[in-house]
Amino acid sequence: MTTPRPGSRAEQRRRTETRILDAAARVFAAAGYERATIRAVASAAGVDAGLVMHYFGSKQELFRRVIDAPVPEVSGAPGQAAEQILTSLADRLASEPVASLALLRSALTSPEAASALGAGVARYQAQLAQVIPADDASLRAAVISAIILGVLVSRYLIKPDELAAADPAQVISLLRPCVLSLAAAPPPPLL
Amino acid sequence: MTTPRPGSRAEQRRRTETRILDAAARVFAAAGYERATIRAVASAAGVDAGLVMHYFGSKQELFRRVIDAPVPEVSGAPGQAAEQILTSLADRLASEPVASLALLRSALTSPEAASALGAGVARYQAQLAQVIPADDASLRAAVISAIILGVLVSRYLIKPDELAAADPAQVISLLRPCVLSLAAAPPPPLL
DNA sequence: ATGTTCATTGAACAATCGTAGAATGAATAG
DNA sequence: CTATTCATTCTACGATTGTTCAATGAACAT
Repeated sequence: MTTPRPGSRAEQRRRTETRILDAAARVFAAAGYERATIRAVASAAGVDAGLVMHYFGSKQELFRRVIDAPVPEVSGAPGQAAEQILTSLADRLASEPVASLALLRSALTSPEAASALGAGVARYQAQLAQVIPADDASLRAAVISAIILGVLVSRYLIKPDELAAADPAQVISLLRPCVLSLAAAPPPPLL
Repeated sequence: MTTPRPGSRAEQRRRTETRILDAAARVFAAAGYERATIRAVASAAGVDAGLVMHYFGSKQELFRRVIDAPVPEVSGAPGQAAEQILTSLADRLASEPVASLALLRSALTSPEAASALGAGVARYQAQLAQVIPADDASLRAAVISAIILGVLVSRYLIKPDELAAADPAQVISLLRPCVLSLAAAPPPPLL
C-alpha cells in the first residue's frame, strides 16, 4: 500500500516531493534562507520553480518542512548523560548534518528559523537540565548547548578553522572535562 | 586640525559618514547582510540611499567598513591568558557589541562576511595558541574560540535562551574550569 | 562677486525575487 | 473509449533590490 506501483502517479509525486526536499535542504544549508531561491531549489531538483510552489505553497512552508528534525535524546545518570552528549556530538562531527546546518545558517536571518531553532534548543536544554544535579541546572544546560553550538558553527560555518580539519575523537577528548565539569560537578569551583 | 569647523564641509561629511556607519552597524546586526537594505540604512541615518552609495560605493564595501573591528589581545602566562580570555568574554557579555553582532549574524549567510569572520577568528586563535603550553595548542585554541563563539551566538542570536538572561559573572564562573582545562592543563585527561 | 566643488536629493533602470495562473500531456476513473 | 484528474511546465506580474545619474543648492576658492 505504501508503494502502489513504480510508475504510479502517487508514487511519482512522493518521489518528486522528497527530491525537492533533499535539494532544498542542500540549498538552504549552503546559501541560508535569504540567498536560497526557489528557482535554485527547483533547478537542483531537476524541476520547474512553479512545481515547488504548487507542492509547498510558499518558501517559508518549504523551509518549515526542511527543518523539522528530531532532537537528540538525553537521559540517565549524570555521568552517563555527559557521555551521551559527547557521543551525539561526535556523531554530528563525523557526518555533516545538512538539515541542522540549513537551520543553523538560516536561523540568523530568518525570524521564523530563529524561533524554530530556539524551540529545538530549548527542548534540548530542558532534557539536559533534568539530568544535571545542581541548583543552576538550567544555566549549566544552556552553557553546554552553547558549547556544542559553537563547535558546530566553527566547524561547518567558518570553514578555514582548526576544528574543521581536526579528528572528531580528539575534539571530544578535549571537550570531555568541560562537559563533565558542567554536567557532573555540582559544587561551583573555587578557583 | 582634526576638527576644522563645526559647519565645515569636511566636518559635515565626516559626521554624516559616521552616522551612516553607525546606522549600518545596527541594521546589519539586526537584520543580517541579506535582509539589510541600503534604503533601510539610509533611512536609519536620516539620509538618502543614493548618498550611501556615493560614499561607500557598494553594499559590500559598506559592510567591510562596518566590520573591521580590532581583535582582543591575549598574552602572558597560561594562567593569566585564561583569565584574560574570561574577562574579555565577560566584557562582551555585559555590553552588546553591535559590530561583532553584525559580523556574526551576517557571516553565516554572506560568504564574504564568513571569510572576514574567519580571518578575525584565525588571528584570535593564533594569539591563543602562542600562550598554550601543549602540543595540540592550536586545536585547543580553536576549541576555546568555538566555546566563546557558541556563548555569544546563544546569548545574542537565539534570544529565548537561559544564557540571555543569566548573570555574566555566573556564566564566567561556569566557564572557568572549561577554559582552564583547555588553556592551562597540558596533559590530556585520562577519563 | 563669480565660478567651482561637492554634499545631498529625487527619479529611474535593470535584475532578481516570490508568486499566480493558464496551458499541456499523461495517468486514472467511468 | 471518453471524461477527468493532476503532475508539470511556461509565461508573466508586482515588489524589492542594488545601483546610476542628472539636478540642486550651499560651501569654498579666487
